Amino acid sequence: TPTHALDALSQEGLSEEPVQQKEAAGSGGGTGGGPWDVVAVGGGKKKQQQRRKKVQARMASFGDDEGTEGADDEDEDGGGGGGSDHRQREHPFIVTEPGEVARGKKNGLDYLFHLYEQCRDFLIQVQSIAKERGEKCPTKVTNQVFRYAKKAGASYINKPKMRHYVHCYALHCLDEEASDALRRAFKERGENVGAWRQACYKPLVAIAARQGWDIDAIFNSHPQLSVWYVPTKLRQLCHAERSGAVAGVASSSASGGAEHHLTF
Amino acid sequence: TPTHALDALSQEGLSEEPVQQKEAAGSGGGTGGGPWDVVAVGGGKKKQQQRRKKVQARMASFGDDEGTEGADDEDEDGGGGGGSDHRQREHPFIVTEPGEVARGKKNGLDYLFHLYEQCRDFLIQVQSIAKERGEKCPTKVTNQVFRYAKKAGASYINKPKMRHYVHCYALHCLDEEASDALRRAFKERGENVGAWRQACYKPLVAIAARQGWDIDAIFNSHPQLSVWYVPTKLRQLCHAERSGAVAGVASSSASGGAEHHLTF
DNA sequence: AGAAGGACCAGTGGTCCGTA
DNA sequence: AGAAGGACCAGTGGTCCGTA
Repeated sequence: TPTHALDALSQEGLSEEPVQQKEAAGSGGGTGGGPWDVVAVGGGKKKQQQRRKKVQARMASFGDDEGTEGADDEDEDGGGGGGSDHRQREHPFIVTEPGEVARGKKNGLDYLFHLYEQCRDFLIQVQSIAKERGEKCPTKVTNQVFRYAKKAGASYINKPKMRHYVHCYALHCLDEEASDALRRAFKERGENVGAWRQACYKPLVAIAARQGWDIDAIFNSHPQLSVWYVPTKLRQLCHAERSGAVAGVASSSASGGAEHHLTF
Repeated sequence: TPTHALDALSQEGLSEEPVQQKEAAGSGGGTGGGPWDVVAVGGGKKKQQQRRKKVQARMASFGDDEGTEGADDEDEDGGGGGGSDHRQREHPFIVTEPGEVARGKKNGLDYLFHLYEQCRDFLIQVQSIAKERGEKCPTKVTNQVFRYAKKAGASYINKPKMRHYVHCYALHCLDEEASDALRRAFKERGENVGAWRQACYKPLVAIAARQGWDIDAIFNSHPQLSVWYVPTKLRQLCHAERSGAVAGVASSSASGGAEHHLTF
C-alpha cells in the first residue's frame, strides 16, 4: 500500500483544522511516517485553541507534478500569530471530470475518492496493530479507524462526510466508466454536488438488479469497497426496487424524506 | 435446520421465568411455530408480576424417548394461583458425560450445547426476516437475536450465560472427542462446572497453535461456531501463548484476574 | 461455596441539525 | 441556497456484581 505524495493534500489553504495531539493511536502503534507526520501540536484539550498551524496541507497539489498551482490567493484569516478562532472547514466539493483539479476554494471528486482510499489505508494500519496485539480486528472502517485517522493528523477525514458519499465511491469502484460519464454529464449541466450525489444511486441500483439484488455481496466482493458499510439509503432503494414498489422509499424512510429517489 | 422435540426443554420444573409478551419479533415475522409457541402471556411490563405459568418446559425430556423421566419431585413453590414472586432461575449446570441426562435440579452439558444450536436457529430466523425486509443482516448472535429469542418464548436463553460458555461449545464443535474425554474426566473427578469450563481453554489453545494461531479463522471456518464471537479470554490466551508469554494474562487482563489460566 | 442473569457502561453505527 | 462536520442518540458488545 504505497503512500502517494498526494495523500494529505486538502487543496489550497483550507485545512486550518485544530489538529489533535497525534498520540500515534495507542501506546505502541506506528503511523508509519506518512505525509501526515508533518502536522504539529495544537494545544490542550479545550483551552488554548488559539494558535493554529497555518498550513499542513498544500504540501502537494492534487494534480501531481503541477507544482504550486499558481498563487491562488489566500487573503482571509490574516497572517500573523494570535486570533482567528474560527474553525476552518474543508472546502466544499464540486463536480469535476476525472483528472480535473478543482480551482478556487473547492475540492474535486478525485480528491473525494482519494479520501476513501486513505481511510482504507488507515483501516489496514489499525488491523495490523490489532493483529500484533491479539485484539479483535475490524473488517470495516469503524469509529476506531476515524479516531486513528484524526490522531494521525488526517483531521480532514470525518465520519459524516465519508458516510455521505459512500455510494458515490461505490459507483466509482464498480463501474468507473459509468461514474466518469455521470461526472462529465453533471459537470456540463452545471449541477451541484448534491444533484450528482443523488444521481449516483440509480446506476448502482441497476448494477444490483443485474446481480440478484444482493448489495452486500456486491460491496463485499470488491476489495476497496468491502471495507465500507452499505449505506442505509442504497439498501432501501435496492429493496424497494426489487419489490416493484418504485415509489415510497423517499417518503417512508427515516431520513426525513429529503432525498429524492430515482425520479429523473 | 430441524426443530427437535427437545428444543424448549429446560429440564425439571425450573423455568418459572417471567416470559415476555411474545410479539413474535417485530410486526410481521413468524417464529415458525416451534415448541416455544406453547408459552403464554405473562402480564404488563412492570406491574402484576404475580401469576406465573407453572411449566412451559418439561414438555420433553432431554434424553429423548425416555418419556416423563419419573416423578422427579417438585415440592417447592406450591401449586395454586397467587403469590410466589421469586424469579426462578435456570438450574445450574453440572458436568455430565455425553448422552447423560442430569438428575435433580441440574442441567447437563448436552443441554448447554443444545442452547447454542437454538441460538443459531434464532439467528437464522432473524436473518431471513432481515433479508426479506431488505434490512442489514446480522452474521453473529447479537443482542437482536437474544431479544428475538426472548420474544419467541425462550426466556431461558440470555447473553451472559451464552457468552460465558462459548469456548466450551467451541471445543465441542472443533474436537468432539477431546471435549467428550474432558467431560468424562471432570465428571469422574467430581469437578464442578467452573473447573470444567476453565479446562476447556487449554485444548482450544492447542488447536489454535496447530492452525497458525488464527482463532478468528478457526471460529469462522466452522458453520456452527462461526455465528459466535470469539471470547475475549480465549483470544488473549492464544495471543499470550503465541508470544511465548505463558504467564501474565490472568493478572493483566481486564477480567479481574479471576480466571486461572492454563496452569494444570 | 458456586453459579445464573439483570443491568450497567464505554464505545458504535448512524445521521441530524446548528453552523458557516 | 448548498454543504461540511460536531455532536447527539438508540441500541451494541461485553461482563460485573447484586442475587439466590
